[in-house]
Amino acid sequence: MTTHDETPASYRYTSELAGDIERRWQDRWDAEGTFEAPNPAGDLAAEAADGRPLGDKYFIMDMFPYPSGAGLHVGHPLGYIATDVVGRYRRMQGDNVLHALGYDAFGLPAEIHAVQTGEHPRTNTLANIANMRRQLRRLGLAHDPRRSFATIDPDFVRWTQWIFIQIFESWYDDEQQRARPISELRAEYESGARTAPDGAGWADLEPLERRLLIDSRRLAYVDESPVNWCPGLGTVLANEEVTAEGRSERGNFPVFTRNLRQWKMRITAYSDRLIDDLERVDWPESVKNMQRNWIGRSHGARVRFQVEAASTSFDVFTTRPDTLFGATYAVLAPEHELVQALVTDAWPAGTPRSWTNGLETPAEAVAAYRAVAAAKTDLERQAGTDGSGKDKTGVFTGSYATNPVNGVQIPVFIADYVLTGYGTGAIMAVPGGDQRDFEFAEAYGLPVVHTVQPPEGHQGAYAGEGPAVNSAQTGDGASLDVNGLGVAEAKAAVVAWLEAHGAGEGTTTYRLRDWLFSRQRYWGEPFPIVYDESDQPIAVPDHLLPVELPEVPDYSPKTYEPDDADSTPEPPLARADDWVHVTLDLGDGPRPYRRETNTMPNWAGSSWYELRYTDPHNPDAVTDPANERYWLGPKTPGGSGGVDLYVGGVEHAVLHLLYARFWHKVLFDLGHVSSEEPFHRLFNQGYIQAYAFVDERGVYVPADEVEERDGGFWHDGRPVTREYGKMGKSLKNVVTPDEMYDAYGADTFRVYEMSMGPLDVSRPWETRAVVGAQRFLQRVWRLLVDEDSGESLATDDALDAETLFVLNRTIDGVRGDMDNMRFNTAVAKLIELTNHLTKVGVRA
RNA sequence: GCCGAGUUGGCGGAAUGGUAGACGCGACGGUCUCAAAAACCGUUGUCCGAAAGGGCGUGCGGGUUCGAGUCCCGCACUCGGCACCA
Repeated sequence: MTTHDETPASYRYTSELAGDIERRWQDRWDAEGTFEAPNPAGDLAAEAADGRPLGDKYFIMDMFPYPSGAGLHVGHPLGYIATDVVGRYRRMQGDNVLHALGYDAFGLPAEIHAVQTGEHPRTNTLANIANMRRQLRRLGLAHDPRRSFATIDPDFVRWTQWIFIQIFESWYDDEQQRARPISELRAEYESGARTAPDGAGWADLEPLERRLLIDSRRLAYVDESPVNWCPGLGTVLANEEVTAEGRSERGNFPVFTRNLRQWKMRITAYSDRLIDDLERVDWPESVKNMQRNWIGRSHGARVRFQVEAASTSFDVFTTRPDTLFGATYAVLAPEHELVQALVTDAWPAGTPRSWTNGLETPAEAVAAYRAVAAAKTDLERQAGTDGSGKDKTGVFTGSYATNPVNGVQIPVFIADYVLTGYGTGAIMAVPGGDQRDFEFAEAYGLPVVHTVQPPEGHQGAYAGEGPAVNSAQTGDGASLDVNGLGVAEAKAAVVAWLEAHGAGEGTTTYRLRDWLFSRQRYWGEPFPIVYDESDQPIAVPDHLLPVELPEVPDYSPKTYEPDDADSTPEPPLARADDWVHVTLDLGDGPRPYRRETNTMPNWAGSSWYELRYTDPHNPDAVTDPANERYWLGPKTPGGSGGVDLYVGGVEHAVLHLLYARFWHKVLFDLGHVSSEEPFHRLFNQGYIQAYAFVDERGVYVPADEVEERDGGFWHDGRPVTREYGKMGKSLKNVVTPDEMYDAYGADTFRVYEMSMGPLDVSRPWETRAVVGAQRFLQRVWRLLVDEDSGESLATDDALDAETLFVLNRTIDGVRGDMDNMRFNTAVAKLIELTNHLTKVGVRA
């Protein structure tokens, strides 16, 4: 024990004494490797200390942090403390616990810092990691330090790139519902077992055509199609990174839809499995719902509408094929590829004035409408959208299509309330059953036919349940009559009829789009891709990995005025000429190649890092299969497998968690992992928030200088108003763990955070309440240690019956609380036990 | 509009359908001290009452039950997600 003043009570449990105790143990844990978890195979392989086999495993993960320069505030460690408590508890129960913490270290803040200072982002990032390690070490977490890594480590980047190549070199087999190596697809084409979509045989194709055919099937592919272009950030963004308002999640800049050549990942191939396998994991229902919602599966039918005059047809998607008899017009998205073909030379006789927008010909009217629609940003196109209310606009194409069930000629419009990216980009409009169609029909004088009997007195569109009406064919050869059937039966009957008559089929569509995977940034993983003279992508061979970032004079992409929609992406790597142009021997002699100059998005490293914890130094593989099976494999036959407990914030519900599941499933399909899901149990922690205070001028004042009296809040003698929100420098309300270590010690801080309330609920930080946790630990200390002499007071005396009862009740209660992550009530029960012991006295 | 979560003292929060408010903060009273702080002990849902004691109490309105914070129906409000998604 460190020396203390020989004053009375010199062994009181103060912050200084707590700090001495904590540091001494932290040093010992490091020296003895107390929390190192042995692996079944590889460099971390070892038998348990006493020679027994490894035993049951328990793999715990936190959502790893971005190493911010601002360091930690007291909100950050909340989840880390909780997982640490679980890990220590499981370890005491005899489990082999894997718990470590890495760093998600690529990212925009380091790049911005580099642009401002000229310092390489790696330098700054590594310094930030060192600082966070220091802050977290003082917290006393029971981690295996050998398993920590950062996503920017060349060794980690190597495997991120290797996984990218695995995805690039595979395709999705719809029949088998799994990814397979691209070599097997090539073999199927070569053998004739499979032909190109246009029916061409492999032998008929030129070499370049063969490559294009293969490339079009890859799970990672280059595609020119509409993407989210953000001039303010100078980069493109994934759909998941764009807010509902059509702005960038980071920076809140406007986002424009532009056709650009970009890398994508075919996550849509996994839509069904990503939804269905949610049944197999132990996640909060709210997060499962968010993922289901994001993937947006809806069952319905594809229905073909013939346009005889133009000798063509278009498909619509509908979730309500039962209402087909009520389809009184059709609408294509303004961008639909068939629009030009449907535009007639002149308005048909009797075309209402309101359908033409006052223009002389359909061509003029359609061109004008499309021009207006194209000029709108996503934001403007959705403006005023609150579920209803926006006036529907559109224009007639001049063409009529045939309703396949009743032969009625219905007018075909274009209108921007039909979206090009969803379904087939075309709808059959049923004003009797759809509010949007009803509004459009009202505006353009189109007929409304109800096909479901609405309740008495119902006005407008009716989308509810009820018997079908007005839904029978008439005349010779009538073969479809669903009148009287309920919605579900009518749907089935109409779909069956469509399929029998070649006019459509049951189908499913999804809201999910393929994952836009390239970014025009410096501080990310380079793609392990080069282009040859024909400009087609080729994977860099494994032995040349990792492809490392070049030194560049300027770390930022070219950014533009946020509203400059016509600007073009320009990544910083494109300026590194010596790096871009390389000569490689890829098996056919040295040839010139051009490197891909985009980098991967931030989500790449976090999409697979759970695997690396299991075998962090493996030079030959992402992880040894034996280690993966032990730590992540299914615990029961048919189980999903995955991390036993994953704790983090709910903000990653559809970003990180969806991407990580997708990559894990690809690796499963390709035989690299035995688990189908990366994270078996997910727990969302709440946030620690904080009060902030503004004076009359609207300026934030330091929160720790505000006093509360007379029912108000005062700073420097002047009234201030209280706000509630995040902890941050700008709000002058940051409290750091370091302050808590100094004032109370890490254990008091940990007890306080665990006792504040349920882990999954957000709540305000209150520094003045921390003292309660310290008083509790002081009481425990005083029960066991003489504050004057430092002598132990622990005895072997038998407990009285009441104490034994309280003790057993506590053990039982705390055990239940641990299993349910109810740390606040566990602490309360321990305080009750302590209070009981204080009252009866255990001193000899 | 749709989906999900929630609403309990001054505050954070406890309560397998069975004594509402565990535990903690704060507040009030006391011990110690020249004094203060810290620490320790006690009181603390609210109203009436000197007290004993009693009335009222878990967002609002109904219901089930011997018994409802908890279960059911309806409503209001708060937070989160999605949204011209056919």
